[in-house]
Amino acid sequence: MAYDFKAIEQKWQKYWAEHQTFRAKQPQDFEGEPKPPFYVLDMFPYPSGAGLHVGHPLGYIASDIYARFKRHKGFNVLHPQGYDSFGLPAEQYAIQTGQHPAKTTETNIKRYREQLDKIGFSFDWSREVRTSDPKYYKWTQWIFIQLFESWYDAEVQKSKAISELISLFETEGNSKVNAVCDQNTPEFSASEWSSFSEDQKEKIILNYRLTYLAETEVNWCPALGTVLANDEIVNGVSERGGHPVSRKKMKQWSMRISAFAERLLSGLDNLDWSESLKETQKNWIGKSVGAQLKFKIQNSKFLIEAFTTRPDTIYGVSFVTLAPEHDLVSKITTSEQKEEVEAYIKASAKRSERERMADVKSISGVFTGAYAEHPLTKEPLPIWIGDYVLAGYGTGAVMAVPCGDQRDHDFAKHFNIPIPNVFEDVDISEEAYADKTNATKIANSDFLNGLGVLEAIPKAIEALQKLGQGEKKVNYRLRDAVFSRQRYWGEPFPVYYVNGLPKMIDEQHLPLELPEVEKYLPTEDGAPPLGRARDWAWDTESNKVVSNEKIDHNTIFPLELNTMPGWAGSSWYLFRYMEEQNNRDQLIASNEALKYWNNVDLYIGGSEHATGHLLYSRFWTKFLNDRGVLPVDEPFKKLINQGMILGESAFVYRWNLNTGEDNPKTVFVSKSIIDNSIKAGINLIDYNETVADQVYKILDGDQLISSKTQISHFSPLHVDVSVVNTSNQLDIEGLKNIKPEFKEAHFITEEEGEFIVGREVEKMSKSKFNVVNPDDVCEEYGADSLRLYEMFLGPLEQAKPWNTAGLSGVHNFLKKLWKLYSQASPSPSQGGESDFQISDEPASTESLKTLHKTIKKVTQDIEDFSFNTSVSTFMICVNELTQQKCNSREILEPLAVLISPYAPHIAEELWEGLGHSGSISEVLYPKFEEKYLKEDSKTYPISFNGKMRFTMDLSLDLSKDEIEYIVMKDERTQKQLDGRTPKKVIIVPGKIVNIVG
RNA sequence: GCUCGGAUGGUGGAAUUGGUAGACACGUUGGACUUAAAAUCCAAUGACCAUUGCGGUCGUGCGGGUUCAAGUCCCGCUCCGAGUACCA
Repeated sequence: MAYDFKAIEQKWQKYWAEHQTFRAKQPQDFEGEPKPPFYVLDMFPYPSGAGLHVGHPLGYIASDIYARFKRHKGFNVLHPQGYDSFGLPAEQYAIQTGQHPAKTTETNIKRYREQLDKIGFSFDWSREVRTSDPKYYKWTQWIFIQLFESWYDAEVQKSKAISELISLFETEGNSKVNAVCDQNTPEFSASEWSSFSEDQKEKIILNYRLTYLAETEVNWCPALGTVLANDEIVNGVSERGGHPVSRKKMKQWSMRISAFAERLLSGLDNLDWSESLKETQKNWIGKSVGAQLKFKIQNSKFLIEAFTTRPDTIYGVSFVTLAPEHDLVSKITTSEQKEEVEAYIKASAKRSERERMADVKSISGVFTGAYAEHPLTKEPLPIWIGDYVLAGYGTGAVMAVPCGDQRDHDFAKHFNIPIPNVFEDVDISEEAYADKTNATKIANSDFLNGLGVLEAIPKAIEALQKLGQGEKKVNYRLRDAVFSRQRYWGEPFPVYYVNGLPKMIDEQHLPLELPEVEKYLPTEDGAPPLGRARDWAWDTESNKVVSNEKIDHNTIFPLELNTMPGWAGSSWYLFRYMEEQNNRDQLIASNEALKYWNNVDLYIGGSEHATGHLLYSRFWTKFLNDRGVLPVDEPFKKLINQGMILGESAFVYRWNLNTGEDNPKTVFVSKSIIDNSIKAGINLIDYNETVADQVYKILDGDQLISSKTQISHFSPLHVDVSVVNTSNQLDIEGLKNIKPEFKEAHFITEEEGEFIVGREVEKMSKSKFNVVNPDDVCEEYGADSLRLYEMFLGPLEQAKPWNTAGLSGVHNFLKKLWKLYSQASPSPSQGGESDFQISDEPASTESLKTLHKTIKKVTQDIEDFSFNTSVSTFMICVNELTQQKCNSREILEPLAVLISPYAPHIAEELWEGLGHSGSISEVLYPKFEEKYLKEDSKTYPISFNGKMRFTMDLSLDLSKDEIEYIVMKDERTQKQLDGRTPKKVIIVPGKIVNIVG
């Protein structure tokens, strides 16, 4: 019987579902001692309308292999899946079509589930979560409230309840409290505190809460009436509609993640993540040690605060630069400079932050007319504004040291500002000297002269401290995270406003469900879409949502109109999976479950989440740990980033023929004709007779370009890869069917009538028509082939192009594997009982060697996440066993188990064929035995000056001297030496012989 | 710009601690089987030179270096990809 993958895969997918084979057990489900837990998680998908393409399952297949492997190793594996189902695309679609995002999301989820089910994953679907499900976001809202009710005690580096802070204020005021709070928080005593009104107190506390309201810069698009993601801005205008965008301040919820900066940084040391990813997070957090300086402003009460890592170069300061958005700009600009400054601010508001950071070539800035005072020399320092200084970065002010910083140097040179040199024997006329080597001595700096950086920094800080104008400071690049979105399709904030001050809805009334709106657009006056809801007010007496008309600011108050960002739901979902569906009403997850599962043992997902999701979920985990909700303070122990699978786009080339407006013609030319005529330097019509005939027929008397063929004569157009075969030939009729606009187009083909397309590797996306659907692959080759091929394609962590043609290789392998177990005769049709021809005789030593070699390599590979090489290893194994005509149970049973994490359907079928009942998934993994691999000789490469010339089989028992003797005696050695005496003979036993001379 | 990756035959890739570069596949070519095709099986396949055979030279993005020995280590570049704080 042939390998009938369709029947086999359907059969076992049904079996797994019916028997709940992959349902994880809770600790209380075990009669005796629970099995050790192992938690394997994928970054859950956003269910987009486009469905899955072959790139999406890559990580899921890898994690599935690992999860199945761990089951074979005796673990109670938790391998759940769910959906990050709030998000912008569903909302955009809703705006365009008027369909409720919940509805389209539901449809998309259904499709995702169908697609995922076909691939044979061992997911425990009984624990599915959806972030847009009110039962789920009830807890997202709950966490938000906990954050609101917490502050950060910097003394002990821990989040604590706000009530604790209030009692501190009541007893000792805030001067001794070492808490993370807003910069402008005033100092007060206990008695002052008690004299404050409730509103005043509330405002002060807001400065300490871990989530708080603050003015933040956003990308505002007046035409769309909404805030845009950087992603939605292309070349400075909105992607939708091409409207202008400018930055604007807006009151937003923020998360005080910066309080956790140090812990997020030091926590990395204990994580089993790739060094590069840790490095990325380290740089993102951006710890730097330096000094915070205060510059007095002449004729003004204001101070400019600036952070610097180089207080030792304080005497090199020749100006101060503020971000154009800096609060002080409007306050200090002189009337003469006002017009120019305002124009500059307006212009820079149009540039995105990313653009400003990336553009180092164009230097721009304006003098404010005001002067700061050098804290030590008391000399006036001109205050400039420049858009290379970012408002959200540090204090938004830079003490400019042009001799020591290249951007300051460029700025000073451009505006003719003096560049005082504070380095001994360093030429700074052309560029700044930014090296921090202690050997370079400071000069022209009064008491710092002759010191190296290391000595000068503390001395400079000391001097500034005495003046009250500076202190040592640790600065982090990590900024507080903006948490408001002006969108509809997200979690509503459980917040209403009394006198403009935020109040939390009581926990017991959660979830606060998303209201219905007529349109998903912002309101006419620029409020978020929730501003369109008719019932969006909170009745504090009956504790429910009521109509806006009832708002009386007495007992009924307006609700928050923003919603939460995508990362809210994804920051804690891993813990939700730990609890079973029926026990999720009262808690995030039960304490028993949280303690048993702890955190994720293996997390697989894309590296694009390196600084977003992976940092936010660490932050929330640490916070929830501080507040006693979670027993762990890191979410993901081990993390693997899978690389992107790229698509192979196909192009047809349109000949840019100028045949006049009344007779336009669409002509496509086969790629190889174009390439060959360019190469030959000839005109297309001189290519060959077939081509010439086709051209004359199409032109029908029209003029023809008479020059040599050039690539510029053609415009490439994407065509759908589904109408192109693996030999790059286009199905012309197929193309005309899916692209009716090409019905009348002409195609200049090769002699045999074939039309060749061009190929290029690009990101897989609908717009590039290069998407390959896993359903189609499962249909044609089966899920096991798809799984193996995705792994075989290359290293998990690397980006690699998809090429459907290669699938036949792994598919053939599965057929060979099948044959190994099931010989062709006698087939049932010929009267045979079973196809499986298994011998119970002991296996040959050769076969045992093959098997154990495979066990060793594959086990090692799984642990290293090197799945591509394990597929090769299986191929080699099956090739060898076929050669050996092995059909021994002793070999084939363990082989089926070995392969089952990779190709589970065929493995189940083979296991059944071997006479077992039940699933193979819990069968113990075969044990590797070294004794079968013992070698007594080695094929040594014999090289001369590092170049391998021939090989010799030598016993591994030989000593170095014996090897040298045998090798030197060999006539091939003598021939290579050609009479010369070797200078040196290097022998590494078991490895190599190298003769030098 | 900054940060983090990557580059090996016609293609995907292998070479895990510096030790036989190109495993395993795809593709291509030739052969067997077949009326034919498909399927299957066998053989060849880095480039160049030489060839009856033996063989030789070059070769892991580019330029240097360390070493008996470098795809692997060091220094300096080039090109490509990802992230860059409201895509998910």
